[in-house]
Amino acid sequence: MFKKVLVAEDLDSISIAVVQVLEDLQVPVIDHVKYCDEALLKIKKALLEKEPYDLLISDLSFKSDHRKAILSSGDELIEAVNKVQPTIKKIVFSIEDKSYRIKSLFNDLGISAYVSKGRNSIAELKNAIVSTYNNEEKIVSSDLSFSFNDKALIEIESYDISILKLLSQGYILESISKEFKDLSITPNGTSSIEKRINKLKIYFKANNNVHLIAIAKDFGLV
Amino acid sequence: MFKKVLVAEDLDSISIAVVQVLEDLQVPVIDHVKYCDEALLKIKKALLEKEPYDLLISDLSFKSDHRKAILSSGDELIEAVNKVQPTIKKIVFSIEDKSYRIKSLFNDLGISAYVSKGRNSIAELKNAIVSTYNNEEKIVSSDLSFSFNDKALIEIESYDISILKLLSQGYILESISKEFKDLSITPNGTSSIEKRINKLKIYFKANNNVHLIAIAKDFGLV
DNA sequence: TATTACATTACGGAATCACGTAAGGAATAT
DNA sequence: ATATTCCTTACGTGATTCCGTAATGTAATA
Repeated sequence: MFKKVLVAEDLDSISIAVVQVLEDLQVPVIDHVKYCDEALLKIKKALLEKEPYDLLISDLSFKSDHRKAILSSGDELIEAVNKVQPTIKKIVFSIEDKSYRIKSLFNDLGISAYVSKGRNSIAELKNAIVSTYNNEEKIVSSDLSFSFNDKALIEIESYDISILKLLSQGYILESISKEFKDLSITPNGTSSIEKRINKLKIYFKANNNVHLIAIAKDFGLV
Repeated sequence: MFKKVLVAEDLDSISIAVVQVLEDLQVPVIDHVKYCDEALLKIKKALLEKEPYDLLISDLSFKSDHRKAILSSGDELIEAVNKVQPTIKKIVFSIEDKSYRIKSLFNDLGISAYVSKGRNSIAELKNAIVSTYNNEEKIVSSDLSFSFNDKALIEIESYDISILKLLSQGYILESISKEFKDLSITPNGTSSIEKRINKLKIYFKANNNVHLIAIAKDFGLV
């Protein structure tokens, strides 16, 4: 079994149960942090001391509070961790159930397992840890049924997300165009952006921009 | 201390910790359910058997799954419970931190305490249970700092919510006006609705309708 | 009844969105 | 080199929003 595991989870009510699972599995060293930044620090420190972690179990969303945070989400944490210790195994344990988000965790961040917090998630988490230890890949808890071959959501790329984000912040077409030019994101003509928004509206069956943003919010895209 | 407590919480990872708290407090009878409907049934049954619950600790949001649910949220559960056993003490334990929502729990549903799931919520929950037992009222966990006298959010009424809902469904002004006429919601002139939307935009500092809906989604108003 | 105050509705012009068509460029094929 | 195709950008028209002002309706008051 894993020898040294780090748990990044802000809710104390949940971390208690996660730590319990690891104890059941007889993991000798279990550390637990409530902030992403703290997690990265611990991983770096362990590396320096030549006693690196085997496994990171992380939540996705962390509450913000008075502390100023550099890393504010599990995604960011994992991205940062991949830069210092790419070989570490990563399991995400979160309430998120949007396939778009979860797919990108596997494809872009290289996690081994995704367990969605639910009515039977402790058992699922246990299984995921064991399977990960046995070098299995792309483990998704059973209550989430989506196909990795489902092209639909993959086709929405970061470009679209950028547009949706700016729209949701009250930008009008022209401002988005200007912003994209500043950030040298291309294409950045108002027409191109307009056309892209149009595709999104067709794809999501939205009547207008307002409707589109409401849907995007529901899908957790912004 | 309370003699018989019911916990309504769908996430097993959390309910474990909640039950542990109650055990610490030496509560002799602790029951736990994962569905709202089940909770109501148990409360009714206990009433019939003349061994009613003293306290209900409930989450607000419950994941939906294959089971068809009559009650789908903590709000609905508490509303239903109030009809059969209004005297039962009620504590809400949820991730929700929007003052608009929380206020209505105290004012409309008569809960005694609200504990927001966070980094130190287990201790907060413990305190809330003890305080509730001592008949204290309107207990809000310390990380949530909002005033009960803050009029601002109270002024957003169901009329505004209706407008926001329809907007988020892609309705244009004219369609909203027509819909309101059909439902005999008044005022229903396009101008009045327009003016109201305007007020909302000023209130929420939104640049346009798209922005407004994004904000409303964030606030959990729709 | 007449007056006032307030809420609702109507109207009009400017800005923005919505959507189709066309012009300009870059890459590839012939 | 020329043609073809695809992508990006530009433009034009109608719909909708945006925002101010005016007209209408309604309820309370004199």
